[in-house]
Amino acid sequence: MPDPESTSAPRTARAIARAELTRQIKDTARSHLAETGAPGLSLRAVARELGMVSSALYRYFPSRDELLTALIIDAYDSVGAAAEAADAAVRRSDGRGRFRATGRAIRSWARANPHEYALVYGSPVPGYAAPEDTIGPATRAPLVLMRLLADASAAGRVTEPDHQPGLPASVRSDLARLAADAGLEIPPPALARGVLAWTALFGAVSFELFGQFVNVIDDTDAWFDHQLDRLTDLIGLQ
Amino acid sequence: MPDPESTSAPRTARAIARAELTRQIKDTARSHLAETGAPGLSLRAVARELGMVSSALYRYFPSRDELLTALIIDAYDSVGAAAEAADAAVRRSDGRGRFRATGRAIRSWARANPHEYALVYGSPVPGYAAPEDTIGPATRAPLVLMRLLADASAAGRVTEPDHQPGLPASVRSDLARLAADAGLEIPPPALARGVLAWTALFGAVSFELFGQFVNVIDDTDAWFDHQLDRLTDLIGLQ
DNA sequence: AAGGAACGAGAGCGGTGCTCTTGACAAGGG
DNA sequence: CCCTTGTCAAGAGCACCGCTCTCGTTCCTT
Repeated sequence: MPDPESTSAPRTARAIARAELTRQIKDTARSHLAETGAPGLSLRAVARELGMVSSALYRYFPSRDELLTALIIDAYDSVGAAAEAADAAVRRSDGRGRFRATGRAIRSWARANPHEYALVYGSPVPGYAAPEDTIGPATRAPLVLMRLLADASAAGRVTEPDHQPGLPASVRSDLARLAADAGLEIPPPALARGVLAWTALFGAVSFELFGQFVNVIDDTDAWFDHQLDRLTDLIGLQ
Repeated sequence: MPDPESTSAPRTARAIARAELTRQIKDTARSHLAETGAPGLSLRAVARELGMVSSALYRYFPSRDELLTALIIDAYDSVGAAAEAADAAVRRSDGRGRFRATGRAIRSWARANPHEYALVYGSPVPGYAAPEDTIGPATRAPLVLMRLLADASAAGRVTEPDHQPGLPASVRSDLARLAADAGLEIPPPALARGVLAWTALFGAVSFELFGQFVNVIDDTDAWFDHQLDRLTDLIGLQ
């Protein structure tokens, strides 16, 4: 159950103070996250910076994991918003431009917020199971991809490759369900290529951020753009 | 400087005992890693299981980070050996089969050793900088890819796409240096497609292991094989 | 105005990585 | 053969961690 003050406007002074302090705790935790990473996030350090005692934090977040969950949700929302904004800035019929803008936005966001990226797309925190609250925000960025795929295939602007290999039945049904869940019409082969490109996109960002490109690719900007073009080709976006 | 007993055979009983204990510590730490993950790896717990006191461990590893480094090197070696074995089991001229076998081997290794995979390909440990000892083992698996690319292009068994887009100059030189460092001859465009496929491969493994495919792809086996085929096509391997 | 809920402070528990000192013991040279 | 030298495990201790509990206080509701 979400905190009531997020849905209704807080009335009492106490509720206002609570909402404000909750925000301050998250902000401080986020800034600590940017410096020390998720494993090094310390409740005591956050409390210290806020001039309060560590036990007082437990009035606002029942555990360190719950605080992490809040940060995860914020991170998913943040990257989702970045993707949506980049996508919305491109003409709707320009599927190619939309995918490239979205890809670039995701990489930029990740480079600007590496620890938040690692928090949601990196190694899972052991012993921590993401609660259901996170799956909604988590789908926000992928939905951008799926919408542009749906738009492009509705307009007939997705070129199918010449010798199309058959999609395994189980994969086809997985992808059909995925599109149906989102209320979108995307032919499974096109969605398959989209998911592959999406996977490669995040693979590239992870490789870059996690140091696998050191001594391999120096000009990561040029490489990413080049790769993004190849992935757009692979999807068949015009 | 590496410990002397790893290069020369230990003579004295003391040196033998030291080598044995070092091995036991690493083994125990690895098994703890598989249960709690890297952030939860505790020197004290390892010492406890070995029936010794925590401070005694510092005779063998100067810090927790050094122990982690040893585990990282072992993990790189382990995945590299798995890739090499899978590659070697396929006829040398069968570039397509070699890439698929290598990809499957990497995924299998990752699924069997998820925490070790996360250790090397997941979020970096904050405040921990990988020392130079790790770069050698780290290149072992990618070298498998590069060797099969070199073999395939030497045999003229890499089909170039019809409308080849130009490679940015900086990327071209990065890739040329990469091949030259390995002492291999791979045309930059082919290597570019190889690195892209490699990136996508690890992106897929990371997505699967880190939970991004939950509620998206159910039949991950079929999906991975399908994707591996598309990546082999993308490289142009015959 | 009164009762109860929410709050911050503090002490404390068991855990962590790491340092330093101490005493036992083995290795090797005189 | 003895004795110096270096290695070793053990223990105490430091500063930190997440978390729990208690205790007054403050605020809100009835």
